[in-house]
Amino acid sequence: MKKYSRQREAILKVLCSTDTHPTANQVYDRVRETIPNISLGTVYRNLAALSAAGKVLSVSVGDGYERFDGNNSPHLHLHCKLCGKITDLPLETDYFAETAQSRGFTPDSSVYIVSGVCGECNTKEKN
Amino acid sequence: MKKYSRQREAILKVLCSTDTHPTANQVYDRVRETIPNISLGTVYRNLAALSAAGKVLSVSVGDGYERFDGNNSPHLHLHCKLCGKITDLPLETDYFAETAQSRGFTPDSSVYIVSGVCGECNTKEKN
DNA sequence: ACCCAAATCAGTAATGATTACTATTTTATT
DNA sequence: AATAAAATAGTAATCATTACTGATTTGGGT
Repeated sequence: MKKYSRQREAILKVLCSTDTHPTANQVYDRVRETIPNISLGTVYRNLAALSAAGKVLSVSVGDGYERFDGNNSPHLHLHCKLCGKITDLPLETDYFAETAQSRGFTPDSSVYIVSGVCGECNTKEKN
Repeated sequence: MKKYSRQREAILKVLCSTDTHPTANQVYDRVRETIPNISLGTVYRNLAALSAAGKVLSVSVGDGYERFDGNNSPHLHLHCKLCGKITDLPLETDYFAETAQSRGFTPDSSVYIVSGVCGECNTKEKN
């Protein structure tokens, strides 16, 4: 993160303009619309850098892919095991991080996931 | 999970008798003390089955390994990015799951992770 | 107890997401 | 414009996890 690159900016832009928690490959596809010959390795490298810099969140719901999230205000992830969708639920404050801090821990990022069945899939199931 | 197997029971026992959030390979090593010729594939298959059955939690802190947790009362994971340790912080109630439920979502498991620097590493850093 | 079908297993091979490598290009500073 | 550090494209390698196969184990019915 010492020098500017339009590749990194494009990647960040993709993540900040969606709430779909894309995988590295999905980010790759989106960025290629702007920079057709960007390399997948570049996407991975920058996702790792952005994540380490705290500009982006890395979320794993256990489906074999790492997912990325440009939303940096505290929120809860609702992960539907049927349709795979991840929806965000904003939180007033990051209470858990505050609790951690009061215990001598220095927090720098939080990931909260509740897995189950979403409302939409719930109604479908009944039929 | 239709038939009993001592391999699965041994795997569950390992997970219920530790709070170190072991990887599949670490579980494999521990179980081999009891069942020396158990196969790594068997460990993976049963971890997936136990996780799907809700008897075990699957936790991913983004270090390239899936980790497993036999603790099934609600708790927060404090993940230290320096030493890699994951410590548990018990929660009175699973408030987020309850919130999700009140929004029409049917929760069945929750994973909460706060990443940062643990108290121990904090004091080491100062020196 | 024995039989049988379904479930599970051990062992090994295959998969595929992610990382590493290298020669080239870009960035920012002087 | 010259330079050095940083980043990139493209490709090869890694390795955690999954899939496959033939043998073994489990549990229900007789």
